[in-house]
Amino acid sequence: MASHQPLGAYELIDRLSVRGARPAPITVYRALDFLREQELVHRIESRNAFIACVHNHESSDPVVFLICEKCGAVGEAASAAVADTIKNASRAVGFVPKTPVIEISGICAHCKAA
Amino acid sequence: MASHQPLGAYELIDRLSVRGARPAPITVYRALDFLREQELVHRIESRNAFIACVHNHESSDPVVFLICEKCGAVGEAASAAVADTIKNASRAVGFVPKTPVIEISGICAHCKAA
DNA sequence: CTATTTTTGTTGCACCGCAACATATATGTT
DNA sequence: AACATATATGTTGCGGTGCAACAAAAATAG
Repeated sequence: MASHQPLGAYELIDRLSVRGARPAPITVYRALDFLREQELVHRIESRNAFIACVHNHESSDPVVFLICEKCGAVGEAASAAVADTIKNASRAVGFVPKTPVIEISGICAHCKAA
Repeated sequence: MASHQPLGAYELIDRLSVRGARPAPITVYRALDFLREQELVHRIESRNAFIACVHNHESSDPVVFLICEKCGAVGEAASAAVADTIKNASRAVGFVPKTPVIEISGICAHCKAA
């Protein structure tokens, strides 16, 4: 795929279909579950869509998704600083954080230039 | 409502129905759109659900949602520090941030005690 | 009082996500 | 080899999500 556009589950089904034979939704969801466990795919919660991960996810730093409102592309930015401030803010109210979802809408560098 | 549990759109329809008369989904969605513009209601993206905002949203600091995996309650924590680090991280890659979505799953203080 | 805009309601549908069950394939045991 | 058990894959079906497109009603204007 190699696109930076997140794909909805049913768009995926379209792309995976061969000569009119479409995989059942559940098949695609099971594949996505697997790939997400391996952190090869992320889910963009605010879009109900999925995107291949380009990162070496060596560090388990949470990933910040940068979603362009214009072209729809999704970039990733890992940031320990973001992770730290979030941990602090949540612990300050007695909350034990596990999996953060950080998705920022805005304009990507490419679209800003144009 | 005054609950700290986010409600799905169709749960809302259930609660708003009187003597079997249910508002149409679009009616509820339009109401929610309005309330979200006023920032009286937030959408929890990772849950496809909505929650009344308790805050005085005087500052337009982005809100961090703390979602308890156990009891489902959603707390809010405003943090300028989080906002700053996120702005920095995104600007570092030439991205102009607009509306951040920050949702953290974890265990709330109340459930941790139990 | 009619014309135009704005709001509200009706119908319908595409997408999302998975439960529950059925079938097949692999693995293990005697 | 023959059977039992476990794991993976496919089939059917359904309820929640979200909105487009159109219709009707209400407000505002001329």
